[in-house]
Amino acid sequence: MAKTASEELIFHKKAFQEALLRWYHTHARVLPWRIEPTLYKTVLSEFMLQQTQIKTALPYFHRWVDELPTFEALSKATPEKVLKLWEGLGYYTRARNIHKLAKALVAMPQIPKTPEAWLELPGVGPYTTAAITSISFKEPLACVDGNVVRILSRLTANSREFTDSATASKYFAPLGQALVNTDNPGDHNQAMMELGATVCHRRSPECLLCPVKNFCKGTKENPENFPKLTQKKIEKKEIYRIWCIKDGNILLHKATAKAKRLSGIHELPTQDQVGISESDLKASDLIVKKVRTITRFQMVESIYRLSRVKKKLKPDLVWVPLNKLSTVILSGPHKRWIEELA
DNA sequence: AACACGGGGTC
DNA sequence: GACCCAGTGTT
Repeated sequence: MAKTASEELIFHKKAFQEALLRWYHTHARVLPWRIEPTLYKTVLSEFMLQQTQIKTALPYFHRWVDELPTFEALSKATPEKVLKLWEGLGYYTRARNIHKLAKALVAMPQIPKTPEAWLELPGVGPYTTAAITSISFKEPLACVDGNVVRILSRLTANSREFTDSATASKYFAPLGQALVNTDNPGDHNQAMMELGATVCHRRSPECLLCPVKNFCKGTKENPENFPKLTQKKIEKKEIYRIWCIKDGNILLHKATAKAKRLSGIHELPTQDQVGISESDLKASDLIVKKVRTITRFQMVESIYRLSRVKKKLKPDLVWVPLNKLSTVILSGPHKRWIEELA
């Protein structure tokens, strides 16, 4: 009976783990959460690195640890303080979740150490549970993120199609788990992800530098064929926004606490938030057209200059002094646009 | 399983 | 423009 690619790999597990770990111990990047790691730094880095690349998260991580160095400090911080430190990183639910998590931990008699307990905490899913418990508590649980899916699909030359990354992670979880080095699961997990980030790139992987190329079926064909993810179609949206400055104040929209997204975040108001007709708007100055893509939406945002607006505005519209913009929380793109246009 | 999330980077 | 990134939560 011929072995499957997964069985073959698992058969050579020990040699695979040793080659991977040897490589990691000489090639791991020096990152702030790897220097004198603590549970707090590990948790914070994992939250920041959800859907965000290391290079982007790095300055935020330093600022955050300076301002809120412990779970205790974080648990006592105001929501505004927390959101301000996250300003520009996007996916603001993560900031609200780690804030809730800190409050929950501080209220507990002791820090939970089991995967089951961590999975219950806000913003902690299967990946983050595995990352935190393996790194901080030596729990032998495999992290299966985008990097690991890419590595496992290439190692086994698996060309199964997936509709989304969550489905792919679920599919590869058993193989990932079978390969975990139970002596050092934290470094094993980090090594897998480090390999994906620095060698086994999505495009042009550097197989010649790979410590586990001898275990890899994918390198013998075209590794870029794996994994196979079906594309989603991009939906286009057109948004009209208002640029209105009066007596040194700029008109902004603040999403209410109940808002599904961007709760507490300020942005340039849209045409309908200000209550102006589309024809009136198009009769005014078009300042600039901005395009950005987020998840499956491409947004084209046209910003129009308005010299005046109605006296009576809805309460979520606020006038903010241009020299006091640092006191409110802006989404990253809007912050940059305002700096650019003001 | 599909989608929302409303940011950023790379080729 | 397509696709990815140390994903989670909701439906």
